[in-house]
Amino acid sequence: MTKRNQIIQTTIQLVSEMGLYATSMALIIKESKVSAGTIYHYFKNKDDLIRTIYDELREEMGKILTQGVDQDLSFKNQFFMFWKNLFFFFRKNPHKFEFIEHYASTPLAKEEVKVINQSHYQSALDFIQYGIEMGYLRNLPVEYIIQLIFAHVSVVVRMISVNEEEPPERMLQAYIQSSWDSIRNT
Amino acid sequence: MTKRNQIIQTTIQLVSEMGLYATSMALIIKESKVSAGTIYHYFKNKDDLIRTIYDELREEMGKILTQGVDQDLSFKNQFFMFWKNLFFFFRKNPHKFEFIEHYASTPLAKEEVKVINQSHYQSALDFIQYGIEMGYLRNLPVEYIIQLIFAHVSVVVRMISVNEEEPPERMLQAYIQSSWDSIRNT
Amino acid sequence: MTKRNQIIQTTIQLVSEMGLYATSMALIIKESKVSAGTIYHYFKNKDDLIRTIYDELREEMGKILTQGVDQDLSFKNQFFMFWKNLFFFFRKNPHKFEFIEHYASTPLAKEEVKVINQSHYQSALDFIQYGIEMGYLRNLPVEYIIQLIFAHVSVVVRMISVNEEEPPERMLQAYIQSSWDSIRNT
Amino acid sequence: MTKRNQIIQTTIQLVSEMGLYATSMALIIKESKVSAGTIYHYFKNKDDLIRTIYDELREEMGKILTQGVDQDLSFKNQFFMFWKNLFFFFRKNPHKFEFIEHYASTPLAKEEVKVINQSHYQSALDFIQYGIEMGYLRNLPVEYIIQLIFAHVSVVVRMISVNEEEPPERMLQAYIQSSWDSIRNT
DNA sequence: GATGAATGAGACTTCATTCAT
DNA sequence: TATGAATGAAGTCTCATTCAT
Repeated sequence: MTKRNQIIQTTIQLVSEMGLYATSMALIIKESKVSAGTIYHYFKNKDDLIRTIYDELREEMGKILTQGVDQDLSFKNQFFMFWKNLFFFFRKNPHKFEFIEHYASTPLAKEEVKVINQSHYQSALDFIQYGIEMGYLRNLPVEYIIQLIFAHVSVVVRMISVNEEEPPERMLQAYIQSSWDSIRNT
Repeated sequence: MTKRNQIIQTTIQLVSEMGLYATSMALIIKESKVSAGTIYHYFKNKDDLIRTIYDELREEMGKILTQGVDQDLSFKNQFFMFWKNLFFFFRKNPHKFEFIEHYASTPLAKEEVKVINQSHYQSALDFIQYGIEMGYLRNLPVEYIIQLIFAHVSVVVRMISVNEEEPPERMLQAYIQSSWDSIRNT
Repeated sequence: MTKRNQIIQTTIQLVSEMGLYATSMALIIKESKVSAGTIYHYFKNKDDLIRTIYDELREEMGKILTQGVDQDLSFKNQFFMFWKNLFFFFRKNPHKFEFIEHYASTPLAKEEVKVINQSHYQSALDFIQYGIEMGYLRNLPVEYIIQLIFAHVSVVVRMISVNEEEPPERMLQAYIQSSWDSIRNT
Repeated sequence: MTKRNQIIQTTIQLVSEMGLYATSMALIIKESKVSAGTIYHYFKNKDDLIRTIYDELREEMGKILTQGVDQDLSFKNQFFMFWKNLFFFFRKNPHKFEFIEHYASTPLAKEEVKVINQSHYQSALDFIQYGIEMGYLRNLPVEYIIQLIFAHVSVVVRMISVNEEEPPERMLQAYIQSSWDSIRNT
């Protein structure tokens, strides 16, 4: 594992456990077993480190989102696939999930939101846009729908995190259905 | 206005604008025109200050939630009232809304979530429980439904905050309907 | 018990337990159940409070020192009486003993040492001076002898404090003899 | 001279002159010409700094104590050597002497006393124990005898410090004799 | 006499960051 | 690339003290 990777993995874990604020550079240095100088060799400063991690996570999420989503499937089924991809990514990477949650509630996040929406999530945006135009989805702002889906997935992930058990498929279907019902056209 | 209130109002505003981390005690001292000692006279430390404000806001929200909700109304209409109460509380108190959002994403928040749910939000919990039992709502965890409603309101509030304009009644109804559709029995 | 006395007793106890430094005015206020204003009504400031207590303790010690010391006794027996008076005063008032020990090691103490020696301890000084002149004691500085006796008593008191049991009379005699042997003429 | 040493030397001097309490970190920073961060790089906090210095001084004292003490000398002469070693260490290092005096009267000191006695002072303890067993010294607690010797040396050092002049050899002998007489068997 | 809310200087400590090696 | 000693600004909090009631 490269030094750069040690730094990133350690930071994700620390931020997920303690929050952005409590994760000091000193702590990252100690836990990642890397010197201060090395961190500043790879990253301009703390903000840059955090932002870089966030960007890479967004990219990773963006890639995973579309996996196995077959355009031949019905719109609803494609939606279910998207939803599950996101859900299982968070379930398998709880630290990454929490990192993103912590980051999102930071003043740092505000500026970026829009810029990033247009890079890795173009396919998701297009999918929603297409759904609205075709009448599968309600005519509500694309941004609203996107945020809502994220919120639904997050609520489920967060709720389960506490109990630690994986929900039965039946329950999962119910949660996705709940999400689908909030945006599907009627 | 008492000193204690000056401190609280100033802190809410600063946190909502700059975040928990960037709101230093020094800044609170300066902006609230109160001495350091006075803050520590009323609050044990910064954590206590933040937590106390959060608790008081939760209590305030709890009280507002049930205003004008008539038990003679249909279940759905009662739900719409609840939703609007929460929504307009946030719209009228954007600083309080943002304070809560900032706080919620903090390690501090984790411990409390459940304790507090059971104090000021009993009526909300009862309402959801009743809805499930009567078949108005899906048989999903009460906690999930509660979190979902908050999430829906938050997404709408957050989205509008950016534009600053109040949405037309028609749009608002659409958002509430979206929220309702995600939990109502079918 | 007067407020002034409450303050003094509380302060003696706190200082003896936590030291001069750790005994803040806030702590005295809390423990003595007296308001800040009241303390500053009776004492000019913290230094004055501490110094006043110390002075009163010195006076108390000065009075106790000569109790039951009969001039008809042999010089050695008079010495034993003095020694025991001091010893039992400290044993019965461990907080006062510790207060004095804490105070003595303070920059505050330096200035006073000489001034005070000449007030409440004149009889002790005279006694030592007399002993030297009569050849009972070695021809060493009076100040040295005085300090040595205090040191001997303190060492015994401190050592016993740890074990909390009162030493048998036989042991006590041995300690006094040790003290006596260090100054008696040979 | 290393930074760590600059910090230690400066702290010893400041504490000896102003006491533990009045020696603020800010003052140490200023006088040692070292940054705040550097102090906290070498020491965990102020307590740790003070304690570390104290421990190192104890160790230094422990080493000096036995210098030039020849086992072929008579027990009494060995005692005189020990006494002089301690005395001249304090005379040559008045700041260290005063630092130790200040520290010893601190709540911090209480816990350690025993632990430390058993590390650097084993030879001294053995010496006293041996003296008791061989009948050179009175059958009194070893701890008492050790404390007494320290107390005697301290009283002399303290008394002289005020006058600043070195005492004539004749006087020094008299002080050591006084100390010896308080513990030697008769 | 007595209260305790209010003060603000200054205490200790942590922080992100730099730079000589 | 990598290290970690060194920096000093800025953070949180405690302190002795005052004063209107």
